[in-house]
Formats: sequence, structure tokens, C-alpha cells
Amino acid sequence: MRVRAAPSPTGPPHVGNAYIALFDYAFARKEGGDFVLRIEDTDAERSTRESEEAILQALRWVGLDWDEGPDVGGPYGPYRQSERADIYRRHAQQLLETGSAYRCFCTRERLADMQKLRGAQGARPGYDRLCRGLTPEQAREKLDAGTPFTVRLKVPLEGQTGFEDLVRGTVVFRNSEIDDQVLLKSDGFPTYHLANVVDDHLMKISHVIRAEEWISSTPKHVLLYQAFGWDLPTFIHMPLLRNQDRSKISKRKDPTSLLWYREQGFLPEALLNFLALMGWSTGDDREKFSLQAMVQSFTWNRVKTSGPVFDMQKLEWLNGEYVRSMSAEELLERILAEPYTRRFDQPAEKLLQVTRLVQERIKRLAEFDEASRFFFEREPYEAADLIPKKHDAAFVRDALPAAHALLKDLDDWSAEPLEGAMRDAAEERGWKRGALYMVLRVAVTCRRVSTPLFETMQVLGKQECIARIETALDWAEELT
RNA sequence: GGCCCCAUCGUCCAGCGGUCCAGGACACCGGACUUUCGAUCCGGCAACCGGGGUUCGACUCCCCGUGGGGUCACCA
Repeated sequence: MRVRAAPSPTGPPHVGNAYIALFDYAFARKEGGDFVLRIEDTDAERSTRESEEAILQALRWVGLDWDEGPDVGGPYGPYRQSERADIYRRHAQQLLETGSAYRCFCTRERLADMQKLRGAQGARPGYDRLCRGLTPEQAREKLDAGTPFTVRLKVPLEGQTGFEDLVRGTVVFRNSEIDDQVLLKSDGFPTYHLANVVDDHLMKISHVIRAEEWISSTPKHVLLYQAFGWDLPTFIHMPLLRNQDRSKISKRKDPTSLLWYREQGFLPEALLNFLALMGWSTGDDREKFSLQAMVQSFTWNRVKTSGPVFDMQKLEWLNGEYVRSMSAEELLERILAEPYTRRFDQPAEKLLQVTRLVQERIKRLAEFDEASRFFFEREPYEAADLIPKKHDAAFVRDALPAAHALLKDLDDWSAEPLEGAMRDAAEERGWKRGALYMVLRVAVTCRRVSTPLFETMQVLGKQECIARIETALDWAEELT
């Protein structure tokens, strides 16, 4: 059993690439088959080496590794279609010879005019098959004259062509609906249809797993397999990931670049887990599971074919689950590795303590900096923030100096004694504990929302805390 | 528009003829815990697109309709 992922390097790595590759991977690993990565760069105009590299890197980032591919080689290479041009030309030639294809000398201009005319007439769009009617002599003449040509598939005029989709069942098309598809472009490069079929056969791909958008061109592929006299692979069309409005997921409406997910601090294991949930389920009610677990229980029986809306909120929740379930050490390591923060100058121990406090408050690793900034810098804030709800400036001018006086003389600067001291102070003076803590929180962290106050003070250290409180003391003077 | 695919809570999934006054998760709304936020725990809200069949019995099978999506390039 062999499967392949066949991305086109014409842009940033796409979530769809990872989505399909995930199912390729799960199936291959589950069945002990081979997972091949093939680069479909036959569009010389749009394909770039940078994009290819980015796609490979992104797939490696999410943790899907392949057995054969342009970077690791393999027995059926080359795995980059641009390096297989002569193979496709030979196969196109073969189709020409067996009468399954013909040369088309139509210019782009004629094609465009024809299209316009047909559109106006309401006729079936597609090629009007002018060159299919050329006599051998006429064709020879044009060929000898050096007229540029494409090679088109000679689709039967009658009958129908169908295939069996493993998760969708039988799909049939009338041949009259199928266009005489261009197989070889005038630049000598194949189109997707030719290259894909030829490579899948040559690379012994047994299961073609791809997105739903390919269903309508599958009959052309079936016709090609038949023309070559090859056995059909098993086709599996996965549903298309959708935007909120249910249209095919697109960067205009939703983030689609894997690079973006990485920058945002989504964990690859969470992203994969989330993608797995799109159309597949474990069979029990598990929502969180590893790639390994998915592989173990993978089966096509549990794949749905309706298009799932990509729900960023659920992804964030799941990512948060992963963030919280790892050790602070590992979390910090991964934050520094990317890196999602530039605080390399900070003592490792302090970073770790900060990570512990911030861990259950962030969902994405990129949130670390914002969530922890006040540990490293004094942030600006409004003096009025010092005033707790249902209290006034007078309270601040009461509480802050009192706290300051007590804390200044406190020797053991760890959370428990700090809390003890402040709790007692509040009690003695008949203050609401929460109110006192809030004044202190803003003074020390510069924010009304922060990590737990006393642990935070412990991490900040006495000197810094006192200094910040003294700053707040000044601010409090101006409060009205 | 032609062709094709799809159709259970707002969203993701469970259900594969009776065990379903439909289950889990996210989101949302309450409550508990709590020094803020968060996390955690508990509870709540919320759906079988419509109509015909088939069957003793349909969320589950078939047909039609409707809705959504994809595709109609010398792009993949």
C-alpha cells in the first residue's frame, strides 16, 4: 500500500496540504505502507523553489515525515515533476500513437474567442474539438510548419466514465460532459492531469487521497488510466476545509498558511489533532489524542465527507490543552526554541518561574511575551487603575503607604509570608482583602489583570517590588 | 447555468432500522472555587432541512425538492 501527498509549490504552505498529508500519513503508518512526497511543479510560471522548501519544512514542522521525496530520495524518483518532463512527453507520445490523444494547434486567441462565443450561445463550455477533426495530412502539415501545439485527451463522445470512491461510493459522469483536456502544454510541460496519473502509476501509488475539488476531474484521470491500460488506484476524496461562510477555505477569509499558525504559537501536535477532528473521529469521545493514537485507530470507515468549517476557537482551546498539559520546563524550552520571546538575557530560573505562572493563562506560545511583559519591564498604566472597584483615591493613599511600610521590613520575600503579612494588614484595618490586593497588584504588576499576586511578587523580588510600589506612591498623590 | 459532492445543536463530531423525549466537545449562559485573570469542577442552552415513499418501526434506506459546496484554464 502506497500513498502520496502532492503539493504544488506555488505559495506558502497551506493547511490543506497538512490536512491531506495527515490522512495520507495516518493511513500509511496504520497499514505499514509507504508515504511518498511528490512536488507537482509543472506550472513553471508559478512554482518556486522557495515555496517548495517552505512546504517541506512546514510538513516536517507538523511532524509528518515521508518515506520517499525530493529531499530523501527513493526508488521511484525523481520526486519533482519538473525533473520528469521527458517521462511525460514519452507518455503523451504513446497516447498520440495509440489514438487516445491528438495534437491541438489552436492558439490561445482562438480558444478565448471560442469560449466567448460558446458562452454567448449557452453551449457546454470547453474545447470545441476543432483539431480533433484534422486529417492526418493537415496535422502533419501544421506540425512540419512548426506550429506550436498542445496534446489533448480524446474523450469518448458517448457512454460514461465513473469510479469508486472509497468513502463516497460510486461517482459517474457522462462522457459528453467531459472536456478534451490538455495533457501536454505547448511549453512541453504536462498539465496536472497527465503528470499526476503517470506518476501515480509509475510510483505505484495504490490509494489516491486528495481533496474533494478533484472529483470532477477524476473521470479524465480514469480515462487516462484506461488509455494506458493501467489498473486504477483507489480514489479517496477528502472534504474541503471551509471558511465560516462555508466556502472553500481561503486566505482572504481565514488564515491558511502553516507559517501563520507556527508564528502564532500553535503547537504542531495540537494543529494535527485539530485537523484530525475535521472529518474523522476516534469512535469513542476522545477529542485530544496524539498522532500516534490516531494512527493506531485510523480507519476510513470513520471519515466523513461533508465539509467542516474551520473553527479557530476550538483550535485555540485544543492548543491550550496541550500548553497546559506539558511541564513548565518543556513549555519554556519550546518558547525559547522558536523563539516566541527574545528574553534570552534573563536568568533561566526566572524565566522558568514566570513560565509556571503564565502557563495556564496562555493558549498560544506567542502570547507568552504579552502575558509576561510586566515581569521584565515596568509598563505604563493609569494612576486611576490603582483604585479598586467600590473604593476611592483615599483608600489608595491609605493602603499603599501601609503596605509599603510593612513590606519594606519583610525579610522572607516568598509568597506565603507575603500573603500572610497583607492578609493580616487588611484584617487589622478592616479593609477588604481583595481591595488591598488590587492596589498592590496594579502597583507591582502595572496591570489590573495579572498572574497570582504573591507568587508574582516573589518572582519579581523585593527590591523591584518596593521600587514599583514607591512609584505607585507618587502616582497616588495625584489621584483625586 | 451544466455536471458532481454534501446535508444531526451556532461550530466540530457520535448515531451506521428499534436501546434517541438524539450523546460528546468548542463557543455561549449560570454556579462553585478564588486576591484579579485564567485554570478547574458542576449545571444549563441548543439540532435530526422539507415532502413523499420502504418498513411493524426511521436521524438512520430510497426518491423528489430545497439549501450549501466544488468544478467547468495550455493552474494545480
